[in-house]
Amino acid sequence: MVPSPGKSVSSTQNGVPRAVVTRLSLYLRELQQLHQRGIETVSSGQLGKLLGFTDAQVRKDLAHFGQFGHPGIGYRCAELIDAVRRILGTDRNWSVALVGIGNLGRALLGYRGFQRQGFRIAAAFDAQLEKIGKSIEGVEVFSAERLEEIVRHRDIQLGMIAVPAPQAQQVADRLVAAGIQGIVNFAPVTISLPEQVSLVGVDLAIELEQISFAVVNRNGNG
Amino acid sequence: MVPSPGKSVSSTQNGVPRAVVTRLSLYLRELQQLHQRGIETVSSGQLGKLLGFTDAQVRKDLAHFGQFGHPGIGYRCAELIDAVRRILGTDRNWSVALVGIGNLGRALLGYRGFQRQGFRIAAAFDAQLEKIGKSIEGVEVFSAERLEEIVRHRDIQLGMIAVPAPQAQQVADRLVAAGIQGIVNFAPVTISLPEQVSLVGVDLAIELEQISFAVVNRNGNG
DNA sequence: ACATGTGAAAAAATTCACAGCA
DNA sequence: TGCTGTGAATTTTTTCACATGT
Repeated sequence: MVPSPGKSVSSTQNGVPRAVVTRLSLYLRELQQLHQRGIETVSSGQLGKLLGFTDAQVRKDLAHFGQFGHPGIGYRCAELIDAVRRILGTDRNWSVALVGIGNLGRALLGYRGFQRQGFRIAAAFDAQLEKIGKSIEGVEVFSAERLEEIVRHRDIQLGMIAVPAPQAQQVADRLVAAGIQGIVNFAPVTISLPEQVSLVGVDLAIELEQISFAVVNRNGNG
Repeated sequence: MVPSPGKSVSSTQNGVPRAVVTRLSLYLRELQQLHQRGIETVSSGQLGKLLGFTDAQVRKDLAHFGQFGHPGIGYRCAELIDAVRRILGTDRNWSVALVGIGNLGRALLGYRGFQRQGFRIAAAFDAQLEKIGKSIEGVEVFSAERLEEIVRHRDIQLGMIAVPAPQAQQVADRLVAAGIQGIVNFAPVTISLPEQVSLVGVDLAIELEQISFAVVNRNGNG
């Protein structure tokens, strides 16, 4: 059982720094946009410029995983998109359980961006009786009591926690007991997981705090 | 005009790495919890253990900003909370504009964690006529056309963007034109800002992608 | 000419380890 | 004894610069 505040920590996976994986997701996002606009190839310099990175950084990041470029040409967008999706694991379809159907939970249920990247919310859970049995955004809402049962039965691999902070650890424990492999925690609290389960934490207030700091300490870059 | 994907980049502010500032927010969150439980002092080792960091890292992070500890004792929670809030700038009250009242926008309007850290959503904006004039969660919803006017008049300093990706850059430009100082962008797209305006990006799909990668490449730590 | 991939160099972040204070 | 603050050592990450391929 190891405390893991989430993305903030630079813990590695397979020798690949977390920061590299985050940039990989950003590359993918840009590439998909370029591809949609009909652009066929892009150089490391162009891709980096879109995101504020150097060309060398783009190449070094990709070099962790193989050779994807064509000297003199750059990267073919469609090709690199496929490669990055394979690396990130978003070439498969993931089933996700959502626990907590408050304001944030409902927003997550309706978020179109998940579907687009291969994530499907396969079941939602809440403790409040009046929500149970309904279907929100096409997703069935179950009693939290049935969490283990449904997660197992539907072969759900990932979890998102959107319950109030005091319940987050308990929910995490139950998701783990149900055999889940990774969790995104939106509750503003640190949770501990056995180290074989992956965790990313998202704290909305912390994002604003980062902006607050940047504004107050604005002397150099912004 | 400089592209800034957000928190993922380790760009510095005042010589302080972004990663340090993120950990500062995590320290604050733990300290507030400890304080609430009536715990008066905490050592760097204890605080670090709660978050999965080393004692040295906690001390080095704080050392960027001054001396806050008491040899032989540790840190007094109340004292360090005050210090960290001053550093982060959350000792003041911030007024925030929210643009985009879809699912996510509504969730942000109802999010209690902002208030708790000194952030108040002072006005909300949407382009859809049927939402305008309403009050949601006690926050007035205005026509997007009035963005500059209201932001200026209410002296709003920060913005949150929760509109669809294609509109995000335009909204950002208008927030900047209205004199805003920092933006949290929830739209899944990279936006460019003049460098004197701070930016943090939050992409919900990317958070799941990070988990996906971690699950697929699980060999070492999780 | 153009752009990748990659060793080598540089810079940055983390950890070590200990002097000094309560 | 317990714990901070901090130089020094180490490790990690980024940048440089160039040989190689198209």
